[in-house]
This record gives sequence, structure tokens and C-alpha cells, in this order.
Amino acid sequence: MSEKQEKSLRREILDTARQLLTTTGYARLSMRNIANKIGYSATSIYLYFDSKDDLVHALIDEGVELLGTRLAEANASATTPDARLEVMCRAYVSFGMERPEYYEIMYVLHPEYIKRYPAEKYRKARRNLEIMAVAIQDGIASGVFKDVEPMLAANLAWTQLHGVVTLLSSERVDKRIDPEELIDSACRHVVSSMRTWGEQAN
Amino acid sequence: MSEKQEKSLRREILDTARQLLTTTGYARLSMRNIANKIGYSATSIYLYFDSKDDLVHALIDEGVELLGTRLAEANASATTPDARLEVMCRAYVSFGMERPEYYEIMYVLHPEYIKRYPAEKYRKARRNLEIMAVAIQDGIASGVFKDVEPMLAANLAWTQLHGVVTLLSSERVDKRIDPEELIDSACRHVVSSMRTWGEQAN
DNA sequence: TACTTTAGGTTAACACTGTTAACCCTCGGA
DNA sequence: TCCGAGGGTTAACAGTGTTAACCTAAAGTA
Repeated sequence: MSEKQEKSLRREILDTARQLLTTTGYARLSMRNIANKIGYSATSIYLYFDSKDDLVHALIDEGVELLGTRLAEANASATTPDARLEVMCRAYVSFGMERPEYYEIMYVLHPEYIKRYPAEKYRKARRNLEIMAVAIQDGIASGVFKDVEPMLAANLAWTQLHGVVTLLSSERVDKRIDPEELIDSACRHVVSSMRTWGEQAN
Repeated sequence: MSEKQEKSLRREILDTARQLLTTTGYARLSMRNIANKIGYSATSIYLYFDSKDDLVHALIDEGVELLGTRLAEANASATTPDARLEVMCRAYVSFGMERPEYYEIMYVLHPEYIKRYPAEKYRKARRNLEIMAVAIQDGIASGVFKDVEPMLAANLAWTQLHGVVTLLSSERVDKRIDPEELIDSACRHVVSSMRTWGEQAN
């Protein structure tokens, strides 16, 4: 085991777990599976993580971080408020579709399956929503969006995007619906709903 | 066991499973748990169901049926196209929030955890979306909604509602957001997006 | 009446799961 | 020389879905 010392065992466990998550899904992610793949016993993992949940929480950290940088990049890539919000929406959906292994443990797994994500880390995850809220706030300030509570609007956008990601990647959407078209519609509608918020039928 | 003969064992298994699902969640729904609760051995369940998945599929049938009647009721309860669509949206969300035990197995559980829902039953589930598509179609015909592909629009509405239900009932939405307000916004925006679909920024 | 089949259940077992307790070995330091 | 500790192991427990083998009482049937 000495030839691997440049990579800490903790790091190796995390990488193997993520890889296993990608290839076989959370349902088949077991301590013994991880351990076998790197030539250690399952109980060795407990020297570096308190529990399986603890391990998964560490992976969630990575996912939150990655999503955060993607959203920040999107936020910086466009100038007008609506373009910025739309690009951020697309960034969120892309993350969810391209990294389902992260998305599943971050936002899909029922709290019954996995212990509550610790409160102090929860804040960092919430930061990602606040980035969107700021973009919305900017749109309001520049008069492009209706004057609406930014956090409520951000959460509404989130639910729309989350719905698209989960239904598409669990393959529950009818094959006859073009995924790209659905994603496109969702992102454009999120933006346009900021412009028309509260308008009544004529 | 003869005093229970008025209620078939199959029926009793289903009821107990649903009750267990409600009280303890899918994570703790086990064959032995079900069996213990009704005084049989776990393997007896296999006399009436091929597998645990098969049992859950039978529960999904019930859920699809129940959601269907709720949507149909909503569909019949209002007259104007926008009111009808909005009432149906609220009916969908209500179902998801009030019967999380059904909603979880129907639309949340990853296909990794549970075998694919059989194709022929899938059609019945899709019928529920078609009810919404018809309501949208009516709105288009009467000139209230923009001329859009009804199935695409119905799926977009579905993703929005599904996102609200799952994020709310997995308690991932910030406590400072009023759930009712979020649901309200979502339903109203689904309807208004049918009216403004495709309009560009000015 | 005697024999066989079948419906409806049981127990024991297998291969898994997360987790804990006990153990083992090899270093570093006093 | 002894001691402690770091880093790992094996054995075991209680739980999971599922299968194979068995058992028993009722129902046909010759």
C-alpha cells in the first residue's frame, strides 16, 4: 500500500465512491464495493468517515462546490439581466443532466435514505440559490423584471428547473417529447415569468 | 387466520404496505415488516406478488388511479380554460403533498431502486398528462392560450408542478419561503405561461 | 374407502447491506 | 526494553430480498 501514498486513502475512497455512483448508481453503492475496488477492507473506510452518510455528505460538498462555480461562471458570462438569468438556468440544468451522480445525492435522495445534510453546510448550498436571486434582483433594479420578492422568484425558478432535471433524467418524460425542446422552454419561461409576474388575464 | 377471510390476504398485504409507507417511508418498507404486522411469514407475500417491486407496482396502480380521479374532478369543476388548468394544477400539487406515500413510489424513486413500471401500465399514467393536454388544447381552441404543442406544454407544466411537490415535501425549500405562496405562484405561472408563450422581450 | 393432488402456508438458508468490537502488526519514542 | 498509537484486519450482528424445501389440511378421484 506504500506505492499509493501520494494519494491519501481518504481521497481514494471519495474518488472510487463517486465513480461507483456514476457507473452503478446510489442503489449499488456499498462500503464493501468501494473497499474491494481499492483493495482494502470495508471497515477501513470508517477510519476516515463516521458513516456512509458522512461519506456521501463529503461528496455532496463537492457537488455543491461544482454547481457553485458553474453558476458563478454563467453569472459572469452575460450582461443583460434576462440573458444572465437564462444562462444560469441552462447552467443549472446542464449540471443536473451531466452529473446525475452528484445531482441525485444533492437533491433527489429522500431524507429517509440519508441523514440530514448538516445545517452549516446547508448554507453553502443555499448560496447557489442566492446567486440566482441576485440576478433577479438586478433585473428588477434595471426595470426589466416585475417587482417581486427575489427569493420567492428564485425558488420558483428552482422548482421549475429541478422538475425538468429529475423527470428527464429518471426517464419519466414521454419519448416523443424532445428533451432539448423541453429544457429550452423551461429556461425561457423562467425568464419570461419574471417579466410578466402578476399580470392578470385580459 | 379464518376470521379474516372476508378480506383477502392480497388486499391485506397491500393495505399494510401502504400504511407502512405512510408512517415509516419507503426506506423502512420491508417484506418482513409487512408480514409481521399481519401475522404471516415474509415468504407468504410471494404467493401473491412476484417480488417487492411487483407489490409496489400494484400500489402505484392505486396512486395513478387516485390521481386520475382527482384530475378528472378538477377538470369538471371549472368552465373557463384558464380556471380549469389552474384548478388541475392545484389538484396535482395537493395530491403530491397529501399523499406523499403514493407520490414517492410513482414519481420520485429512482429506476435503480425499483424495476421499471411495466409498459402497458405506463399508458394509464400517461393518460393523466393527456387530461391536462386536453385542457390546454381547449384553451388554444378558444383563443385564450397561445398556439403551442399541447403535449409539450403539458409536460412543461408537469415539470413545474413536480418540482414544487418534490422540493417542498423533501423539505429542501428554505423555511422562510411560505409553501402556500410558492404553490400559488407555480400554479398561476403555469397558466400565465400558456397565455404568453413565445412572446419576446420588448 | 384409499390415494393423490393442490392450495396456502411455513422454516432454513443464501448473498447481500451498514456498522461495531476485538484483534493484530509495525513503527516511534522514552 | 517496553509502551502506546496509527492503520489496518477479521468476525460478528441485525437487517434486507429471495429461493428451495417442506408441511398440512382440504378436495378430488379411482
